Amino acid sequence: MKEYNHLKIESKWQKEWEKKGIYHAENPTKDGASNSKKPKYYSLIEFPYPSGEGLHVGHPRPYIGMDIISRKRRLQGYNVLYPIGWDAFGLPTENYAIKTGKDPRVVTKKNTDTFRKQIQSLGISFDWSREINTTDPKYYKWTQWIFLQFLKKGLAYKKKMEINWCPKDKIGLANEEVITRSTGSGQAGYCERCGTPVEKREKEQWMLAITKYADRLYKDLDEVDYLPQIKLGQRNWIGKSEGAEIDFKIKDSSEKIKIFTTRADTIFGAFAVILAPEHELVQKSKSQIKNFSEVEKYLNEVKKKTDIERTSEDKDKTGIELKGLKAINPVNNEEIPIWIADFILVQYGTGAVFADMHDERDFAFAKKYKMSMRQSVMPLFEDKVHPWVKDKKIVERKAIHAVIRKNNGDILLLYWKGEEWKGKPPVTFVIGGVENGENLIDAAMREIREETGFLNLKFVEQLPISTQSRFFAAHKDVNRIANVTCLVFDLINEDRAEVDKKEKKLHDWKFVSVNKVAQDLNIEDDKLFFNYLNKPSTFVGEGVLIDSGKFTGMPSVEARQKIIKEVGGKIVTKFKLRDWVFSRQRYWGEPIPVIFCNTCGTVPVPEKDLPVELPKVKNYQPTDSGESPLANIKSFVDTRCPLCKGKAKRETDTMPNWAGSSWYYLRYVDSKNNKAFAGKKNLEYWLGNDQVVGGVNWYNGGNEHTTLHLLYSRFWHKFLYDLKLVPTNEPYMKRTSHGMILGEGGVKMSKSLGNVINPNEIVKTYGADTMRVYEMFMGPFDQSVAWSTESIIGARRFIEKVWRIQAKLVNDFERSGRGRDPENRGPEKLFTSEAYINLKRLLHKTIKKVSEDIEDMRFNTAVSSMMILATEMEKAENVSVDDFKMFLKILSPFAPHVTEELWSMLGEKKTINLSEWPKWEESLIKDEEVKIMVQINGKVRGEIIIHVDEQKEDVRDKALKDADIVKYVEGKDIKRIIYVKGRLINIVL
RNA sequence: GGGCGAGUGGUGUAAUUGGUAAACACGCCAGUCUUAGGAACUGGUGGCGCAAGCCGUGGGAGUUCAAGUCUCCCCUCGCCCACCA
Repeated sequence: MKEYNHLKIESKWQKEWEKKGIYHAENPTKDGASNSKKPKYYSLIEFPYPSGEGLHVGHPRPYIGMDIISRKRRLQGYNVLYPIGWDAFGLPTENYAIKTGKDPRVVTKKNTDTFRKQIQSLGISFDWSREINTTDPKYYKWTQWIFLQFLKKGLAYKKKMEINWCPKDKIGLANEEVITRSTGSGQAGYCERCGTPVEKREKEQWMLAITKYADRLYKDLDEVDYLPQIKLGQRNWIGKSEGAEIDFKIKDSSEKIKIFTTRADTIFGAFAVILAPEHELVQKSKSQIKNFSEVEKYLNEVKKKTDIERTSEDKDKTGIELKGLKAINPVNNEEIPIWIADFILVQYGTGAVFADMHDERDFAFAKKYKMSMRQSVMPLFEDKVHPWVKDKKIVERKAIHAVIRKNNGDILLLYWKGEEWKGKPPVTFVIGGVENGENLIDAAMREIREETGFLNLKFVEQLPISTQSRFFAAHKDVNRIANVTCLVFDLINEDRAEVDKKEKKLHDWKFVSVNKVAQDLNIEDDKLFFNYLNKPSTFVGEGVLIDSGKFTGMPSVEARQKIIKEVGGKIVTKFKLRDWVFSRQRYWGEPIPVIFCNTCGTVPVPEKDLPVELPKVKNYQPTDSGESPLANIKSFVDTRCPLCKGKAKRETDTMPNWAGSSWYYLRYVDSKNNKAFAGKKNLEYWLGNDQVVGGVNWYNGGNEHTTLHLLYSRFWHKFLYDLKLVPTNEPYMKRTSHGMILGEGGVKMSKSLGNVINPNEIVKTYGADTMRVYEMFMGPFDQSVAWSTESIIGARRFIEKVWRIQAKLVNDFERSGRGRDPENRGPEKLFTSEAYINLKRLLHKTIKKVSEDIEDMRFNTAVSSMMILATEMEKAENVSVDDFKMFLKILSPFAPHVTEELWSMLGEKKTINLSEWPKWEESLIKDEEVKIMVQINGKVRGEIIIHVDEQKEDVRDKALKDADIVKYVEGKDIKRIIYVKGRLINIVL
């Protein structure tokens, strides 16, 4: 037997495959039909950003994963497109250029060459003939072209925007270049490179109106097969919320305030209208605002803060009342104050809200400025026990206090103050003594202090955890509910006589456990009930209205509709999603193809003049005024207006890095086309004709790209679909994510930490096949795993084991029809032997498992099952060639080189990569005899072998006869027997 | 603060979805082979116990004949989002 030499084998087959082009996807013929009559399959990975750090072992994991899918599809008879390219515009290269003065083109060329070489050594079945690069003018010509289509349709527009500005570097910063640090008063942003605090600056920016597509981007998620968490991420980002716009009149003024709310049912509790500081009303009503000078001071303070400061979590909400202005609540004509506050965002909704105590932010704000609040909604409590209580219950205020008293150390009693009910439980009762902003516990504590003189009262949650646990252990019955609100009296240092006196006073009150209150009221959800009692102010769920005039008692959902109607509000849908800032004052990006002419205005560059090539510059630093370095290149800026031929200037902003990656999957289908971004026939073939879904069959990428990149490319795709330039509504049918590979020890792999593992090192010592198998085996594909060079040897041993099996091979007599094996281990013997049959069974089980696991990306368990098979084959005296070949086929997507070598050594002339995926035989998978567990009272006491189809009674008899079992059962009654078919039998004594 | 996910041997992890916990692999121990070392192969390897056996999936309760898996409470970690009315 030849020795396994991965170096020779791998480079040999990589050359051979490239020479024969077996991974080249076939485009359709001119009439649009498939060349090969095979169905198409388009599998996609996120194309890499070729950084100067080079490839590390984390990069290839997703490529290998999709490679396995793609290779399996080829064996299943698909015409597979599995392409790769470079997302090469990017900040690191640009910053490197600023620092060193090196041309990013040169750097990028070098980096992509390195990456390509590294990736090619792994034997991934990419179609390299379609390689693309976003920085190639032939590519970005079409990125610019698509931008012009946006411009034509009015979806690209210019707007003054605030950007992050580093005053030292004189450069606009992308959000990812701003680092946030905590300061005394919240958080602030700093320049990533020089640490200077970031300032705000207004700049005219190109915008793309993605909000026009918000609704469709949201709705169409129903149609695609993305992992649930990915859909959720998309939905959260788009942030759809249905609500109403309601006008509040202003007293003694013709002005109105339009507010947005999703909870119109809480309007009876409105105690103020709060505006964003930028709200137009502030300036419009200048003359009526009595404290305008103070207001102005406040506005200036707000203006100074950056967005980060303004929205940081630990920051106090601030605001100021607009004195002299009153808003009129349209539902009851109440006059309420108007405030401005920095936590109201001008860009969301209408930039104005009414405040109610059920909103946590409003509540906190009102508490801080000591505004008076009123409750308007409360939860409903269901009474299912008492037939006379038909409706859900409204619990009003009368008096429920929860108190815990000490008794030999701790006592536990929950206090209910109020009249005891007799017979029927009261349907309503009222919580008393709860003042503005005070919760039930505070109120109870205060009252008890006042009445009894107990000063050392504690809320159970204020005790150390260990004490709490002991406490609840001693009072198991109340544990479940009482742990939220128990009060503890600390009597340790008190005079005994004094305590007795106080306790007597306390006993004059009525003590009832809260469980009992809930129980007596038949309140089902006693936890909700209790939480509500505890903190009525911040109850935010759907409930029923209270103190709301004719709406009192109405469920909030119903009331919401009616109130909106009553006050003439308009039902609207709002989105969090904001338009996409589509320009940067930076060098390394696609120039935005627009010309400014003094007579004609903003003029798009004619399509025939595309691409607008990125000119060479000497200095990559933006200008002192913050324009892109292109602004210094006279030959670029100065041009002629395409319309009037007069003197004009070019736009010097460039596109953001997301631009090129928003449509790259379209270019792959026709990467050399110079008449269109891709030909129609190819698009229809590769994306499919199904307008509803269609698109790339399977797209796998990183978690970090499942919101923005995915959303942006869906947006572009839908736009192109509307222009009838792509055949499908959605770009990707199916999307999954992979987990990262971390450095040894579980930290991120990075050059600065010095824990980067270069895949080439691994390929050199262990081979690409070993590395591929290991990366798939190391853990679940969608989870992060720490790299371990120590463990990789296991994958190598597996490959070597497979290699050694060739020494065991014999022809399968029945299938080959050839004569006797000369070496007296005759084929008949092999064919009939039990070992042979068992091995064949195992093979078919493995085929099934691997086939199914690949579809779910459970590569780790697929590898594990093949390891078991390899071990069994190696142990066997003989292995049938045909069986071994089947094994090679299912292993080939994981380890393409070694399987190809073994395949050809067995005399096969055609590549294993285009053979066919084996099918498992159902009859060989079903076991006839199975081992089942015998349990006594749920504990395993023995095992027996039965025939699968045996009846419960027979299995029982067999089990009871078993020697291990007899001793347990003897002299005892059998109460019950549970038989789980083919698994276990449980005898309950 | 919100959302999502996770916690299982010394390590990476598996568990047919409520049915033998730890498959597979790394490591470790012993053996075979070898001049030696390594590689490879074979066997062993959750804890306590001489043993029968008992305990064991972050902690605590519960449902069940049966819980890693379901329910409730608590703790810890990771990711994403972050004042979205």
